[in-house]
Amino acid sequence: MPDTDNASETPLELGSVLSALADPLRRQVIRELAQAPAETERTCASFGFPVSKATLTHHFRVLREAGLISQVDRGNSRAACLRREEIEGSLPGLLALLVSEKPVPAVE
Amino acid sequence: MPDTDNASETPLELGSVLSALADPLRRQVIRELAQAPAETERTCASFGFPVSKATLTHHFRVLREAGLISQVDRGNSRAACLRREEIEGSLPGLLALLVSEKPVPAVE
DNA sequence: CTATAGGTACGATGTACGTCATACCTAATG
DNA sequence: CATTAGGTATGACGTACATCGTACCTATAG
Repeated sequence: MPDTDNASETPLELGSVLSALADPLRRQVIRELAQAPAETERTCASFGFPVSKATLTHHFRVLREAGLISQVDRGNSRAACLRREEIEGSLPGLLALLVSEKPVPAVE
Repeated sequence: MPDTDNASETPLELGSVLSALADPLRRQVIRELAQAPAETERTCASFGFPVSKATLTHHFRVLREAGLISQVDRGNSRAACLRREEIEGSLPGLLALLVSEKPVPAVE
């Protein structure tokens, strides 16, 4: 497998994490990844958000820089996957909160 | 005791809560209240933040509107206290996260 | 080589947020 | 009543953020 690109090796600072999670779109990304099987990898586009590609890139960058996801370079595309261990390690219970709290009303 | 003023009876929506908690000053308020004995009540000024009174009011309003604190009107002043039950009820583990994660480097 | 698909980079724009100064309100103190 | 302390309301200002369009890059498909 292509070695996991952790991008900015942020040590999961609470402020950045909470800021990143303040946005409903980003929260849904994390929620879907958290609910997915295990080390599920998904492309940015696979979430089907009604925003431009540029906006998508922006949101995923925020998530990556907050240390919540890593993006594996697959040449043609880029797969995002949850950094479960790191998150659970420094912010235990966070993912559970996100998963349980919102089925998302409508991203629209 | 003067009956607790819950202000806006927000049902603790995740988005609002995370947005409120994205600010370090507000996070410290919650952290200090969470670490305090039990139903500790503190005035806004008692936290000694290096910001103007108007700014303080603003931050406490955000916390109140997010449903994280309630402010008891004491006539002369206003005491803020954590809404522990509500928080733990809908967002279990959140307070633990806040308390354990940051001793705050320096509010400056 | 020429598409085409998935992402990124670079402005640009409008809105939200943190901050402040100032003015005002309420209650206790003199 | 005047003063003082703790808060609130309003308006302003600068910055950060979400969003977009457009241009560009890389790899697969033809």
